[in-house]
Amino acid sequence: MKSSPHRPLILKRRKLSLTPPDSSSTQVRVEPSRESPEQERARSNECNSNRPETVPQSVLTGIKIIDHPTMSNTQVVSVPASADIQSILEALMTRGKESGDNGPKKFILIGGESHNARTDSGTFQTEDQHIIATRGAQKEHKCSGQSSGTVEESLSEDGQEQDGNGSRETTSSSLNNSLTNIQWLGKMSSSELSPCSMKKGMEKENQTPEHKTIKVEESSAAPSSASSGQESFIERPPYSYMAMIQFAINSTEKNRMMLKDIYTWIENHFPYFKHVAKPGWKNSIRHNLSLHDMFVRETSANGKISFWTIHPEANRYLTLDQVFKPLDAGSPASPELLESQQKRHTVDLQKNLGTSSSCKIEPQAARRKMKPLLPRVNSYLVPIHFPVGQSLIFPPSSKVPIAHSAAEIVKNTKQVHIVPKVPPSMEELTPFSSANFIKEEICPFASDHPTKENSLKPMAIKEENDTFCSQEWVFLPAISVKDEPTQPTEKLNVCLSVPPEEEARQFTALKLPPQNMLDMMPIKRRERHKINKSRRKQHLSLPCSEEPGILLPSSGSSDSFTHDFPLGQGNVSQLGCFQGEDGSCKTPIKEMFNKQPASSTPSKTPVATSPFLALTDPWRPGPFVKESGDLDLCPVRTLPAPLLSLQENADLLGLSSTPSRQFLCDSPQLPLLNAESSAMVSGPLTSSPALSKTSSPELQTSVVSENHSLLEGLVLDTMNDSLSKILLDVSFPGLEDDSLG
Amino acid sequence: MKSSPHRPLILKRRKLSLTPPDSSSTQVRVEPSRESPEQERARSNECNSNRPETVPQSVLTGIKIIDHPTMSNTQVVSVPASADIQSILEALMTRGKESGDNGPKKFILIGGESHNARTDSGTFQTEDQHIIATRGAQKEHKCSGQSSGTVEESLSEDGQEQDGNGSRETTSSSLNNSLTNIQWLGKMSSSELSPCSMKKGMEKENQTPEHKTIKVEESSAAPSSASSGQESFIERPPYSYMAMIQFAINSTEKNRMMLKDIYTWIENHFPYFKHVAKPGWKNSIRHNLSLHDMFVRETSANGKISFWTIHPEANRYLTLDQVFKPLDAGSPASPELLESQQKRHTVDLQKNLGTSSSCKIEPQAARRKMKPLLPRVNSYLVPIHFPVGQSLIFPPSSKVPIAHSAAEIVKNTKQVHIVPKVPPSMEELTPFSSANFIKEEICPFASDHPTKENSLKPMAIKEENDTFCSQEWVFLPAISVKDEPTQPTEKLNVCLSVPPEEEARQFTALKLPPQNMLDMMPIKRRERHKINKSRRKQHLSLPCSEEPGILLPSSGSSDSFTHDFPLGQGNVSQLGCFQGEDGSCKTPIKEMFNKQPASSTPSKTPVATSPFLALTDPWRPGPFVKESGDLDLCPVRTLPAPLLSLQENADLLGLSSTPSRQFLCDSPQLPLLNAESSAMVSGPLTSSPALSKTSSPELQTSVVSENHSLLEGLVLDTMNDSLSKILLDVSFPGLEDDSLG
DNA sequence: AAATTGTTTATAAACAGCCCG
DNA sequence: TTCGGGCTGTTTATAAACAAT
Repeated sequence: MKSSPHRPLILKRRKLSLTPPDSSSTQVRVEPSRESPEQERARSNECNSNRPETVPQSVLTGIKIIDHPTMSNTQVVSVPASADIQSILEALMTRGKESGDNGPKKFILIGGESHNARTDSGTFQTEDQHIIATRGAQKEHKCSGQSSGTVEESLSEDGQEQDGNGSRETTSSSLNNSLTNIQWLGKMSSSELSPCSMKKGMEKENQTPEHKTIKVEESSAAPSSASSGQESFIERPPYSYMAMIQFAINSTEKNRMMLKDIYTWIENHFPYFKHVAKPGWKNSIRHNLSLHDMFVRETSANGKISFWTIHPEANRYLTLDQVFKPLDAGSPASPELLESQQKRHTVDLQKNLGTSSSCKIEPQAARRKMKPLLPRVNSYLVPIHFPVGQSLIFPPSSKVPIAHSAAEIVKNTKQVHIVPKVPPSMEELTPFSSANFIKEEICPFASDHPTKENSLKPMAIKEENDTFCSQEWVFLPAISVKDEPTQPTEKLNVCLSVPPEEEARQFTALKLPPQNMLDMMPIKRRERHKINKSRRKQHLSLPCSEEPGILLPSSGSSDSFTHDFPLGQGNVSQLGCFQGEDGSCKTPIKEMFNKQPASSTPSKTPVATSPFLALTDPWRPGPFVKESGDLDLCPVRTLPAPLLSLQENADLLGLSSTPSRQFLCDSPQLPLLNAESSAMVSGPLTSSPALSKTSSPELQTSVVSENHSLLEGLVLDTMNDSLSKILLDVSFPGLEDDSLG
Repeated sequence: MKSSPHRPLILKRRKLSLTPPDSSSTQVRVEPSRESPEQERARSNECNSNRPETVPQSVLTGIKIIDHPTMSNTQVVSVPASADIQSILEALMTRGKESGDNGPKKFILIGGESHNARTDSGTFQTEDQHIIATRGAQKEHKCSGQSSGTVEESLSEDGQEQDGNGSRETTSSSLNNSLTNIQWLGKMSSSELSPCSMKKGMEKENQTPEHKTIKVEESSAAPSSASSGQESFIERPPYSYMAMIQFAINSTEKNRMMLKDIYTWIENHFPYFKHVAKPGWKNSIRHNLSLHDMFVRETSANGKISFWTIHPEANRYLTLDQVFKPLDAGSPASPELLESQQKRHTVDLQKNLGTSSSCKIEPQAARRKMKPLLPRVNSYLVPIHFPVGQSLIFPPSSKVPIAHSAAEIVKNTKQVHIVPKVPPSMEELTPFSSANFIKEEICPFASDHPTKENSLKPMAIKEENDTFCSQEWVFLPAISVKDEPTQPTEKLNVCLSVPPEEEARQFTALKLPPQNMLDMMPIKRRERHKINKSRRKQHLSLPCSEEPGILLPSSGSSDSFTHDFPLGQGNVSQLGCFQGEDGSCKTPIKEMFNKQPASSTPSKTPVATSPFLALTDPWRPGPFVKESGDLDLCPVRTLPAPLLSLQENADLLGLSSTPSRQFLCDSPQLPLLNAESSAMVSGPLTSSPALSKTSSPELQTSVVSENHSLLEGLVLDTMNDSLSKILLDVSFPGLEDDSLG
């Protein structure tokens, strides 16, 4: 049963039960009746990693029963609101007969979840109830000493969303504590003989609550009617921790959240974590917060409270509702269906071009079902809409941190503000090109829909890379930079306006190996065919040739200088590492390591001021192209308060429209670049002179204001860390112009 | 038995048996005689995570017997060369009596390892032999069908070091394949009933080779005399994967290595991985290579071969022999002892100041025992010595990639070239200050020495932070920048020359939150006391104050501009994230997120050219201070071939000696900086004019040449990823001056 | 003293891409 | 030649140790 090398993109590693419920395997383990707790736990652990993914049983009544992922003899029962007690009992008894005497002894009943998809803020009202019931006595079950059954009935309505009230952050912790109590119910478990000389009391967070005494009456409590959530929410959501954290943080007004509130938000929106998941999931949340650079910890002024935020330049403002399917897509989404939907949406979105306010309406109108899309798709391209007519300048009176101002503004306007990743295939770089909207690539694998794996053959996957999956989202004209398909190597492929037929170029962030770059001149163009199809970034340095003779002494740039000014001279524009097509991009740092010394670039205005910015901040949102460089003449911005969106716009504009041409195409003079590489230099890039003033802040201000009116599709992949690894090289237009002029 | 929150720094998470052998626990598990393979494996897994660390039994004869970490009923016997068969058999039988009938059935005998610590290149000749013996028949052991015993005797002498022959990289793979065969011996295991419906054949790399049929005769083979390696090499080495990979890569001439060779190198130098570790360790190696930004993959010119390299600016050139204790440190090093040693070495090193060639001699003279130091100490400060009198200019004829040229040069000179981390407490920033040498902080916990845990009380640990542990290494005057203790917040603490009494400052890389930085003006200086003692980086953004009123419109710098020139204007010198004192620093990207806009810095010459470099490359080696800015007048460098060391030197010089003064102290004008922050601006920093030319390569060259004669201690922490997270802000001297002038 | 929060390492696993037999 | 398997590389998940508060 070895997995084919070309299996569809799934989350097998998380033991997700993403396979459609068509599977006939009832998944009732034939466990030996006599089993010691130790063995049980050991087996449980092993099952976690070895047994085929637990397949949910879709009963006709809508009742779903799945094995608890960690607790043996336990099943989790999802009861839709429409089900009555009779049907529930029948389902349970049917299952009991199936499993026989060795069947599960405990059931966790979870009522339907209501998601009154209210606004675009991406918050759902979770009102699930849960009942934990134990069937019969714990016959011959060793660790069953404490049958102090109590109906665990913590309704989640007390868990108000922090979405609308960012100021409540500090107080919400106490508020939501009750929601997490279930996680710790099992603490009073009797001490049992640990299998292998446990050294400690093992009350650790990660310990599987094997003895969680959440056993209650025999399914006595009827599922309190929630709302019409017939989706399976007892299954693990198909989102990575990183995605869920983003959902949580972006659901707040200030785009910041305390750890405790992240826990609560996830528990409220994904009951799986409240009822089913091992408590170790919180450890994983913290791990993700620490591991991923996109999550930045901020501290309150008094230093007492720390919030987790998303680096604004990495934030695509993904919210939960934005990744749920619209209601019309009620049928299990096959790849083809999704594709067609995407196409339709593409057309729909077109009409919204240039309209800033109408955008938010559409997502709201599309009442979504609680059917999440699979994460970790090739590209989570969600277009971001910046209000076109609205000036991005905001009064400094805003109390919110500047870093989040852009996001908040977008949120306030009720717009879908998911920053799109780089579009896989953009035909035109000019803004408002109708066909060029960035779509969120929807993964066709609904967790509980019988999308067959056969539809996910390698070819289909390849197809996905090229097609954009558009949702109900309203898109503004998103201008995105295309990765250069003509690049001989993964390096230096930093070009805009690539022929759309080229799909899935290997677009790794431009790599400038500090010193060894010079020894890779004979880059193999023959590799390109492979690179094109590669979804894997494979952050390669330039091929290291043994002959250093190509050290380019003619460039004349000293090592240190080139090292100091990798972009300033070379102006290598690392537009970003495109996760969507190439697959994984590591952190931009890694990419930056491979940067070529700027010495290779000959062009003018070595006062590389803005390009450094891109390198400085690897989170610079994905590549996007300004229209044609004419936006530089925008009204000067007067407010000194920096805004994220403004900056981004300015930077992005500078990247495409300004002298960044040399910057965009890194080191065309490098021996690596051959005829093919030169092709990428085409496109809208203009070598317009930049501002020569580098020191005066006034100039800086003016530069910023110039580009604010632009609305561009920010291309980023924040759904996984790869997207967070986007390194965008933006040349600041103003500076170069001045120097050139 | 809960672990105290202040336990010494150990690698418990790796189940390392680092506790001294004094422990009386023989660690013989009283296993039920009847145990199915499934249970056995499950138990084995559990033991891995739950049972107290396996304690090696130090027999008087030097024979060490430890439980195999993964295989039950198996023990690994380390036999020193001095032991004879008689003593070995006695030891084994003694153990057999201790454990009784349920004792281990299989033994893996590993002979002594000879480490003829030859040169400074950090390569040891591993000549271990290993014998896997099975004691008696596999009574009632289920998975024992295949007793096709064959003495596994792959001597490792065929595994030549690739150290000296970098050109053999492409061919070494076939050469060393035999060394890894043991990893796969168990493949022909009979199919057994897998406990939990294993979905696949489970021939995966990570599968525990439970049925490894490496059982042989009953300890028939005597340990072939290797050399005098009496250290325990059957225990897991106390190095993290990241460290071992660095050892491996740095052991080569070109500082690059193929994955396969990394495997082999580690197997040859750490027999644990060849004989004891589960095959999943290779997965971990790959994981580390991918995860850590410091490892950069390069591809050969033909694209066929890919090498893994260490980002030159993150490379401290750690080699295995450099982290082994000198022979004189044979006794278990208590913190106090180490401290005294360090002090002594400090004095010793002083006499070597200014001598470039003598440096390499000393490390070699210090013949080290195979007693590794614990990794993951607070700071792995290893001084780097750059030849003082030697010009760093090298002819372009070098065939090695430029990126590695510096490292190779250092290696060729036989110098200890471990880039030091930032010194925890540097009294003076002036070069050649005798007391300021950077020492490698040696972890007092020798793996097999009975260093008691009691000696590692929290206080002792705190002590370690302040004191440098110097080894036998020869140091050149390492000038390092001190983190600013006076910084009110973790942000902007980028200062040099800090009073030495200040220890363990929270020194996170300067954080410039792109936009939200402005809303944190009232940075709480009251937090500083906490920060000082914090070893935890806790990459905090500036505290988010609700009042944006402190947006500093007076600075006049526009957002975009500041964003583009975070360092250029603000010149916030992110000297580096000091792992040594602060503890963990995340990747510089994370730090960069929090960077403050350069607008805050008022000072001159906003033409931030070189400072961007620092931001561009987060790997810029740690902060170091040039003497007093007088080195700028060094002879101009003529060779265009860039050298890593040269660049680093130039950058570092620029940082400390040039106009980077403002750069070093990030944004003194920011409201955040109060009186305390101003204090940090003192020190040897000089705002000497730098080169004004920014564009012409000739100028660049000259700039580089100016600083090459400097020899500075590069401060980096590459021992763990934290060190790889160092973000050094270097302002390039030349550019600013021009604009200012 | 304990819980919370945060960082880091280790390990397993899924999966993609490539190479090679 | 294609297909399958192995190797390489990336990413996510999970557990754990540990630090700091």
